[in-house]
Amino acid sequence: MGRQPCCDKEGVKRGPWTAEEDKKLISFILTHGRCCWRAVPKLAGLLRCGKSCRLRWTNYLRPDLKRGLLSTAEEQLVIDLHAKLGNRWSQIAAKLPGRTDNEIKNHWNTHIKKKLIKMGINPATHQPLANSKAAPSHSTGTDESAKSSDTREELSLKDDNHHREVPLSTDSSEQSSWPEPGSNVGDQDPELLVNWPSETDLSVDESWLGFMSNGNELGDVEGTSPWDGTTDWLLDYQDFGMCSSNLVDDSMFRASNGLNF
DNA sequence: AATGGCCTCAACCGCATCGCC
DNA sequence: TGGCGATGCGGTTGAGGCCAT
Repeated sequence: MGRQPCCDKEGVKRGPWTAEEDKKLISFILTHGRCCWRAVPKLAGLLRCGKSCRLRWTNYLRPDLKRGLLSTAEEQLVIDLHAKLGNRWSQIAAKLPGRTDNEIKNHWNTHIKKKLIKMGINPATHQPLANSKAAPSHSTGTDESAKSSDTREELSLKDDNHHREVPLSTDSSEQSSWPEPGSNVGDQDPELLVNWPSETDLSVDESWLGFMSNGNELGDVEGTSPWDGTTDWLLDYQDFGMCSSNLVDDSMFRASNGLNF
């Protein structure tokens, strides 16, 4: 991609991951759990740097990930949290079950930002654009949260179901309704999302552990499982309830799945 | 059907932070 | 306390897909 390699070692593969590489990585983490990422590629037989492995796991292979567009409730929560936290994507992601910082960051930049601008809201300051011109633009949002909450109350999120065809009108009547992209599991009270077990203790959250076995959650959000498509082999892991991740203690995971290693 | 432009998102880089010695 | 390595985080890039013409 036209950049210097992050790893100066020659022979380190870069670019999109293949199904075979995914398989090796998951197989390794299944067997050994998450250990030091530096050692993972060597031990797993991957020609990747540890950083790349970690990102691949965190952003794509983790079994607890939701896929698909963020729901209206999730978007509202992201906006709310962004007003408070600024561009601290990892902290924002921690409040949204099954979402990664990378995913939220991308969604913010490609969808939410545009919606806010369209509504006359400065996405950096969460203030009306007219006012924000005079105000210094920064994204820390520390002292903006109180004020921005007011604007957010009026800011009834609109979802351009088809995100390409966004009317440029800033008509207030349009702002008053943000049609659902199909009701889905994410349309729960944002408060519930905030209080999701990530903030408490996932390792003892049985409902979370349960989703792996019922297999419905991943596909719930009008999206696809991270393991669909060409990675059919991954279904094998889902079949026996693979759920090892940084969110779940590996030993517990192994125990819960009857794995003995 | 071809093509050019736009959009999305996976993956990258570089810096910050943390923990160990 | 400073150095060093490992990991985490946020910004950025670009390949590939989608849409309009």
